[in-house]
Amino acid sequence: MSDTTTDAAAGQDFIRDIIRADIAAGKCTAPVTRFPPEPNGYLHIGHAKSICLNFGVAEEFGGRCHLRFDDTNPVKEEQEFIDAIQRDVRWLGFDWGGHLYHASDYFETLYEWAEHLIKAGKAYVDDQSPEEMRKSRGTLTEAGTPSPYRDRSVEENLDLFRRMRAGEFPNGARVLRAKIDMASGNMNMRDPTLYRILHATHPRTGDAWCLYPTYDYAHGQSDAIEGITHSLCTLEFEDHRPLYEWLIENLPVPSKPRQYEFARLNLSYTVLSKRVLTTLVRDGHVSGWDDPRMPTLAGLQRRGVPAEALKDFIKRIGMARANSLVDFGMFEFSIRDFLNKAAPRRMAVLRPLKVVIENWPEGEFEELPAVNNPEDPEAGTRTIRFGRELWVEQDDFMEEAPKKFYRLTPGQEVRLRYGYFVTCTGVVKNEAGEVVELRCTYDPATRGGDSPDGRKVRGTLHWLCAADAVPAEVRLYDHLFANPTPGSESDGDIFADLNPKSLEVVEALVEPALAAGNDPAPVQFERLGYFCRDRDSTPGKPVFNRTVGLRDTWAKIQQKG
RNA sequence: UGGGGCGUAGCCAAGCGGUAAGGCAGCGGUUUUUGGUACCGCCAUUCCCAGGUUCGAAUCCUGGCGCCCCAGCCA
Repeated sequence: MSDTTTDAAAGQDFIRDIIRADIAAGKCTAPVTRFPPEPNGYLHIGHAKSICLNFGVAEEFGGRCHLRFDDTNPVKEEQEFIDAIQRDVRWLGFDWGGHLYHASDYFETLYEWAEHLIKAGKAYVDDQSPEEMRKSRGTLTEAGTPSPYRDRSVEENLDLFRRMRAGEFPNGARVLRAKIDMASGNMNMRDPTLYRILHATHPRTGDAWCLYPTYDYAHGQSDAIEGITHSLCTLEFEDHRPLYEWLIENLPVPSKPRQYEFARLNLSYTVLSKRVLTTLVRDGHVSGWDDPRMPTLAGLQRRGVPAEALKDFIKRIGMARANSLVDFGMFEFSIRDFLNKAAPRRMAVLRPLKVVIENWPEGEFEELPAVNNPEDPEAGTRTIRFGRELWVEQDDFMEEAPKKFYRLTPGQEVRLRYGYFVTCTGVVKNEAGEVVELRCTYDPATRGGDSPDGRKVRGTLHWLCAADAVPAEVRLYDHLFANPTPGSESDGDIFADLNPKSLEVVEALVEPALAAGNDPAPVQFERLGYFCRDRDSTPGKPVFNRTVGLRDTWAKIQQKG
């Protein structure tokens, strides 16, 4: 009861505080929440914050969470998005049970309630053009002026509204407005539009309607119909709350939900604007909504980010009302933290350099055991082969090496992981003077990577047996944008900050075990990073995406010195 | 005096009148057959600023300053 440490461990934020208090006060027995995407694009990591909040809170307090499509604008919405959104929410591991809804399910009720408002003298049909309405709305510091149609009779309003529904008028000819206060300091209260004429085919209702409710009118009433107790949205809807409450108070709704706002997610090097994401896809800056560089859930999934890591990240960043910009490194931490325990280790060489072990007999091989995951004993071991010709990483050799360079350099002994200690004895170069091959000798007494005399080597390298190595395409991804706050230094031109090096494709070599299989399971390429098999893989040519690199202190040391 | 909101470390973020949690990043060290992981230590005498109330203020009051959102028939 008074165990405060347990409470703290359960995770606190102001939303959960409110729910806890509401339950204690008997306002509800358990929260009913909803995740209300508009199907006009793919879900992104910002939505993940909302999804985790809404579904998470429902789970924690024994309530439920609905998935509701806010499909009130047929001009922008598509079935493709409706399908993708459901896939993505499921991928995150959440389940809406039978509670899949659409604002369009309520169009008839919403319409009846609009007539209710008209009959109560609280809504009217306005014939002003969009431009006229904009002018008469006033400015942020000046009150608006009432529409000349504001005081139409109930009968005339009803007649007009019914004829709007019947399709008698073209798009934009008239709207239904709530009659509230044209002088309000809150622009949303200056007679907001409730319905507009849109002769458009809706993904679900087809051509049944040519009149569609606006977000403000549809959202809160949908909440009320579904018995939502806590309607959670982002900060920019804060100004809409008085309107949300006005509608709930003036309509015969079956329940009275309350709206609460939290700060949306901002991530460095990342853009979460739907407009920009849509443009990236449309203009071919990326290969699609699921391009591994995209911050979409589909993109992250293809990049190899586990849902668990994403949820861990959301938990770590917290939930508050202050605008913030989260360091992308925090996301990477969650990814590495999960994958370190989950991903089996394999060896892969991204930029191969041939090594010949001069004292190893030609044509002979030896089988050696290699640990699959030092963090997970259950993962067991596998067998790899050692031979006279091997591949190592070009970065692991320097002809003129600095003091702290623990890798291959003439005369220096290193360990080939799970193999032998080898010493570089010579270098072969081409006409251009580039190193194309290393000559080494090995110490037979160091089989498996241990020296019987206890001598230490500072460096341990990954490697591949040339006879076994399989070619693979490896896609090395970096931030899609080169600027931590895209557009901030280019006059708002976000696209000017696109990172030209966001994708580098290398022809690499991998362990033979990775050639087979088509599971997208994560893998760690030792000393390089976490990767996942891409769906572009073919039987003869696996393709891997780099999810995230390993923490690289050597790179840090190099940068400093 | 248009309305609304927010300011706690480089970045997130607890804190709710009793003497600044935690995480990320960073720095130093131990272990290590991944320059990975793990582990240990360091990292805010001060909470946007200035006054005030109080025995006591990041928390309450007053006045400033800064940042964000709002003038779609988008959501």
